[in-house]
Amino acid sequence: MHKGLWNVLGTTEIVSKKPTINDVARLSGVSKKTVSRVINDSPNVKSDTRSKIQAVIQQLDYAPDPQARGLAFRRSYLIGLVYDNPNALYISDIQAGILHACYGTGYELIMHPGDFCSHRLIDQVQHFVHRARLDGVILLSPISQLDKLAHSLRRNHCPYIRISPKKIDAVANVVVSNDRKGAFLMTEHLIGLGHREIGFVLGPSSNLSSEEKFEGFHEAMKQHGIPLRKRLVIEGANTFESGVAAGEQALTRAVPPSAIFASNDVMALGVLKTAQMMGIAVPESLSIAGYDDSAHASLVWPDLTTVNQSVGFMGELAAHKLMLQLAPDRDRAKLVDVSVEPKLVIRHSTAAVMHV
Amino acid sequence: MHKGLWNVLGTTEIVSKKPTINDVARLSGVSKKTVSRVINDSPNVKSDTRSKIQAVIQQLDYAPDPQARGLAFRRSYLIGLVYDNPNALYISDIQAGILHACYGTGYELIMHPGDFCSHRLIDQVQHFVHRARLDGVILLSPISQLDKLAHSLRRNHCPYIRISPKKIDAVANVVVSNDRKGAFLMTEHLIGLGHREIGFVLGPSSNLSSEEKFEGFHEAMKQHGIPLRKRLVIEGANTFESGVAAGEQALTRAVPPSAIFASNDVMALGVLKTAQMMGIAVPESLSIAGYDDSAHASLVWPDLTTVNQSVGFMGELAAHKLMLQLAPDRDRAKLVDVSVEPKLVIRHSTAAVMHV
DNA sequence: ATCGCAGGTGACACCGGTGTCAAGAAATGC
DNA sequence: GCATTTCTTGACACCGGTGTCACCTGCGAT
Repeated sequence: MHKGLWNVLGTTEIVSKKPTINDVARLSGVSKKTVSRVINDSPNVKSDTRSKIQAVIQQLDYAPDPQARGLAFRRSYLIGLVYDNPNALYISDIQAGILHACYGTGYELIMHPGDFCSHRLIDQVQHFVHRARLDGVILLSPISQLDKLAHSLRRNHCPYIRISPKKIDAVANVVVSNDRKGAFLMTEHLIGLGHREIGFVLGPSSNLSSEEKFEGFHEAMKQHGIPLRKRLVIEGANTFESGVAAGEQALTRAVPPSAIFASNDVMALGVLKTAQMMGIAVPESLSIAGYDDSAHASLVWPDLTTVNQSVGFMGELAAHKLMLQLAPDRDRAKLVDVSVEPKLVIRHSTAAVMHV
Repeated sequence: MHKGLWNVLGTTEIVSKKPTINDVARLSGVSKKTVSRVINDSPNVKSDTRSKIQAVIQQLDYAPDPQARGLAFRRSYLIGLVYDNPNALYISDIQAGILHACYGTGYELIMHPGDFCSHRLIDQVQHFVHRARLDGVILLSPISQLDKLAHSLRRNHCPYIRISPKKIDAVANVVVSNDRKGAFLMTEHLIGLGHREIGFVLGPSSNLSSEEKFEGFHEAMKQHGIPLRKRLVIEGANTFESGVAAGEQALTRAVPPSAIFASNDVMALGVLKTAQMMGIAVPESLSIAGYDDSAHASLVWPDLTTVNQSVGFMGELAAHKLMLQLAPDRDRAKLVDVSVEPKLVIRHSTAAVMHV
């Protein structure tokens, strides 16, 4: 490993200060402005001057100070991720995708949890953006649903990308997951297996994603001419416990459903628990489907049939879109809404309905 | 909401630039240095001067630029979290704890995944620290085990905290989870239930945490005079699949164990799957215990008996320790190693051994 | 030979804050 | 009342980069 000025001699260490642009300039016999030109790949630098400076940079292991750079450029190379906590795995997937996109670009990611329900959220986010001098932010569902927040950010010239279950923004700042289609596909899968009495577990009522999934479910049922029974649509809260309760509610009916589709995996696992405790065989007597393809889904037996929405990929897309906006030579033409296609993941918690 | 210079008049918006220290100075009729004094709570400012300036700051909604501040102070108010991906939930818990500690302090958190196995990891981390001008980093297990990395950071005067399953650093830069004790407690729990033939599923061999847990298991067995059978100690890889395989290996023996203790929850879930597929009743015929108390553990039936190690709290502690080191008036006396006590979480996957 | 014009370079101010130090104002000691 | 100390304040350089603009080359065209 090249150490540059960091001399490590056995146990004795002689550590010099980090080199600055002035050091580079002095050693290569040019002004610091010319060094700056080389750093920024400006044209109009004679090629042997350039290579001489590059050699010195190599030798010194020099890297420009992002703070100073940011101050001069008025950029921080920092992007923020604003989220409320619907699901730790969802966030960590998104995060991984964003980090993947950032890798090698010089951008760093700063995390910022927020409270979707707080009326001070907008102020808090604005304050956060200002305090950290963020170049832009990525908003996660459900916070991404808040049009007021988006307007406020735009007003303050803070670029943002919304990751959302539905197309919601006129200015192409959204990465859409198309939850409606995912739920539609899953419902068709269940119908294809012969199920007619299908229970649906909703998320909390303020949740756009849950709404979209219900719409997709509804649409599929309608298209196949299956009446929607109100008693089989059950309120949930996106938690395991609410899934357990929903399962109890559905499975203790006189005519229990032959399949239950929960609008997220965790609730589906709750339903599964209820079924197991009641001695109902899954998938033989009851098919269960979830949504998200979260890590939980494949850690149980029977493993969960669910919908994969490439959450990580959405994070990556969002970061790319954001960095595109931040690039000085941005190409507005590239700024289109991006939609990620949901994919059915069929495992062992769903099966053909038993012949009665 | 107070808008300061941001005048929002119906749909017409007059947006001025963000105020700088010079604006504040001009409006309050003092030099910017005096404003700086007020911002930094320096003594020796006449109290009416101070209040006058504070009024202007309020009025302008002024906040100092962290970039410029950082440049002058040589601080970034950024701390990094370096991790390899043993478990998304573990990381997100730690992260939440750190963010909780950072809240209101002005510090922000930057995420940095790294590859534990890469021989270039040290360089990469150093480069990351330098590029982002981090004030300090928190290292997660298993990366925290790398003494070379710690030495390298110390050499470069980068403060760090290691979150580790074992006390490993002489200079009080560690938050310890005491995995040995946790495993010891769990083993005693199983022994107390009458189990004698207890299987143990190891993590990957390079994993210090797994080693510690095995030591704790071994110690408890020895103290209770129960011989350790090599055939019941099974290699795993901290993955669900390796848990499934370990379960198969253990449960197809002539004399299968009456309990299996896996060194993490995910592997325990793998064992549970195997048991369920083989028709072995849990916990009636087989007790299963995990470690971590990750979110997965309570999403299955029977829910997993496991060890809670307050991961979030450890993150919080680590952040506090780090910020203490970064504080200019730091009190070295406070810098002691912190240890978090593991707690048994007894759920429904373990039960007294059946009378044969 | 002279002009023009482009490429290549550096002096200087600036980004928005801070440290240093010296000078004026106020408070204290005799 | 005067010397001395303490408090308050601002001018100035600096942190480590960048933009602007003027200057100096060398070259082809006139």
